[in-house]
Amino acid sequence: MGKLEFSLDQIDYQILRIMQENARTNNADIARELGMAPSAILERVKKLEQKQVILQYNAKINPDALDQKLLSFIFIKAQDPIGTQKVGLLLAKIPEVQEVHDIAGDDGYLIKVRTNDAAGLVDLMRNALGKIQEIISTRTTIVLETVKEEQKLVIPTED
Amino acid sequence: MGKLEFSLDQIDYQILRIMQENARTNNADIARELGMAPSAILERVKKLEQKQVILQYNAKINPDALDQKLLSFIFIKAQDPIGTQKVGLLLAKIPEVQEVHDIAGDDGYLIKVRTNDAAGLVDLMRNALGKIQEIISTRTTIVLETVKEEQKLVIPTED
DNA sequence: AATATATACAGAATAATATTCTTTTAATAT
DNA sequence: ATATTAAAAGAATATTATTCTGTATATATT
Repeated sequence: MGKLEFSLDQIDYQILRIMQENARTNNADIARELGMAPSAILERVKKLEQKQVILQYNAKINPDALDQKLLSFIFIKAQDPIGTQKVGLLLAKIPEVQEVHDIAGDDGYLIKVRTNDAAGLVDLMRNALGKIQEIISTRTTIVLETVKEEQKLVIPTED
Repeated sequence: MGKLEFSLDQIDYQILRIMQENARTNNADIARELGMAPSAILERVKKLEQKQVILQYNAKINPDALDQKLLSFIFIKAQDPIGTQKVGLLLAKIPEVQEVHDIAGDDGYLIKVRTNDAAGLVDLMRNALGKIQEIISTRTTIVLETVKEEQKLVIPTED
């Protein structure tokens, strides 16, 4: 068969490690750090992008700077037609919703939402969520303080 | 007093919008897109970094490519000395733990964890979490499928 | 109002990088 | 053995980043 094949070597891992730390590290610097030619690194990076190992490069913006002070997680119980994720896709369309996960157990979703404040959250629930008929109930968890928030993956080492 | 002052204008927002889409967009391209000189854009980007509006640039790596197929959220009930977040800091040190949020309600944390598989999760709970004495109980939610996972913020428009 | 002071930006010059192409080497297949 | 492929070095050129200078505009000071 052959679904998706990655097959990364140690050099790829090192590139990923560097990119994960600072996605704007330039080619020449990566090359220097790994003791290789820039052209070789360029090829590898392009290949990593093509193979969808690197999905995208994003800037992490301070939510406070955009006055988005409230982070919440909401469990959503919904009656999706079996096997579909209609509700999930609708939820994903809401800009304030950063994550939508289909979770095991009581046929539901867990979503992560960022709003200006409590009023913004109420708004979102009333308007955006309110429009989705299939939603049966919700349970909201408010975040008081975030201690860590990264999406860095653990990259294997050679041993 | 004066905590942190941001104060961003429309041009800053546009830069953030571009950077949020692709953090490797180069200076010259941003300048072209906004119809400004590269030197002006460079100044602004540096200022955004200094002011901690842009916190970092990261590459989003495909978890599957690193064989990290299991995503879980774990609610952790813990008895932290009041006002401290000792447990939170200990949790944050675990590499597989991508997020640690101090949540309202039953003095607990919500963490987001990525492991290879169920065995990896069990391992982590037994070893890493097991070592933290203050943890009273945990409740784990397994993600079956992720519909959306971004950290893009909603950037204000001028109207 | 007149004069400083600071800020944002353009434009030009130069340093550094990206990108492309060619060649070599090594690994793998035939 | 002999192709074939993949990875990478190295060189040449196209693009960018970066620094510096000058100018306009706003903001403050007296």
